Amino acid sequence: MSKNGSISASVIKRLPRYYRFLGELKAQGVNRISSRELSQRMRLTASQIRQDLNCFGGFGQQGYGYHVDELRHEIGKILGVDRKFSTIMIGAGNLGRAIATHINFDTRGCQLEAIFDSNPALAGLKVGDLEVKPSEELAEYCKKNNPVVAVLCIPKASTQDTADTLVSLGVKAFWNFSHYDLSIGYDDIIVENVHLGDSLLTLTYGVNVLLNDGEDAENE
Amino acid sequence: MSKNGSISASVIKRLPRYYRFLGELKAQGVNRISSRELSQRMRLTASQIRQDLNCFGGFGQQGYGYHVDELRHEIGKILGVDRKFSTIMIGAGNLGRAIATHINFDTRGCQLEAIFDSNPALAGLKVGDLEVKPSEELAEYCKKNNPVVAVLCIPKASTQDTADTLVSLGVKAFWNFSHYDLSIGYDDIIVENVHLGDSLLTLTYGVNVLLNDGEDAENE
DNA sequence: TAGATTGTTAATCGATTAACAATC
DNA sequence: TAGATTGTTAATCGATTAACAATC
Repeated sequence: MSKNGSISASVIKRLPRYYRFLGELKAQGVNRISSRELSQRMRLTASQIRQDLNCFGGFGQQGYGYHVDELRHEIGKILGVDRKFSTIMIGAGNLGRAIATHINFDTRGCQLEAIFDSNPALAGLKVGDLEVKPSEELAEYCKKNNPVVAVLCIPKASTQDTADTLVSLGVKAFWNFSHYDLSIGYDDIIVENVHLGDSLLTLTYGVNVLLNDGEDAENE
Repeated sequence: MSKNGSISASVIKRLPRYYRFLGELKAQGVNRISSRELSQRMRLTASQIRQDLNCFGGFGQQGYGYHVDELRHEIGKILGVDRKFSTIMIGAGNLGRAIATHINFDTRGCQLEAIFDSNPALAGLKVGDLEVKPSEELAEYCKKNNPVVAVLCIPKASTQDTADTLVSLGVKAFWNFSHYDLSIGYDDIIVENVHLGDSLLTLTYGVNVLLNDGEDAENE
């Protein structure tokens, strides 16, 4: 049914948000919603919603709107929420441990199955249900279990080398938390860079503009 | 000098990345760079770089290019990296503690000065140099110290209420890590939503398309 | 000066919005 | 049937890219 064929990144980045809002509507017991009503809740236009959804198929019904749970289910299928992609994490520092315990991988198509750290002192440490493994076991683990997704919570200096190694071991996708642009260099490898530092800096810019009483107050 | 006047969000979101790359170039001892060379390193077009930079002023020199450190400094000033916006964190759970210790707020114009948590069991816990304070002290603290930025690492259920309270206490900007779209409802308040869950879901989509051997293999 | 590279204007491309006929 | 709301085409808007004169 899906009239796929390479959807624009702008559309794809909105899908998780649709999925989230539809989940909330479902939780609130809403069964039916029109693009207009959804657009008001999400602060975007009804046109955009209909345009976006029709990249994948006609999920609505004229004169009625969309069935909330059905639409949510369809978007979930498109995103792959019920897949079980074998996932590993590299780096069990503060951030890694927090991500591992805080993010619900299961409901997002990923199964976090192992955590590695190069610091031997961390080996054996419990993180959720998992025990941190030493990096020496990484290659063997990958050959045996063929993980598809790797979450990188390591310093930027080692990110490229680690990613190269993992690609050679068959990893296809990276969720990268280091301050380093990993996309560079690969082609049929999926990379999602998080860049928390850049996000904070964007906020700082906004505050700086908002409170621009500071040093340079030359008007015009 | 700055020919400001509301720059498009697309441009602003690229500024931290420019700043990051220029920092790396500086660290590598590169003094001078042309838009063409920078464009190759950053995987974008030289036109875009020149267009972006000229939103703020002419930082280059014809026939020469850009002075790396000077340009970095200018962008830093635009972003506000040397400001010291008083910042507090709400929520000292796994994620909050990791963000507090992992992110360098100082180099991004923010000073993290206090962490609050509603769980009394966490009061007094050391997070970096800070001690977790009980939420009861929040109002008094804000009245005394007037924090400008709040980092929200709390469950989505309490995000809106907490944000409302903080706005009434004078907070102007939120770095929001909960699975909730905070922008909704405010106007002259800056919000940067992180949405790690959405980011992972975007990755899952990519993997799902890449490895689309799964259930529905109807071709066209 | 000649060569290089910017700043900036014009052209293109893509994404968003508006409009409306199709249809439930 | 009449009313509502979709799916989809057309119009608009904004962002990216190309081109080139200005200038170091």
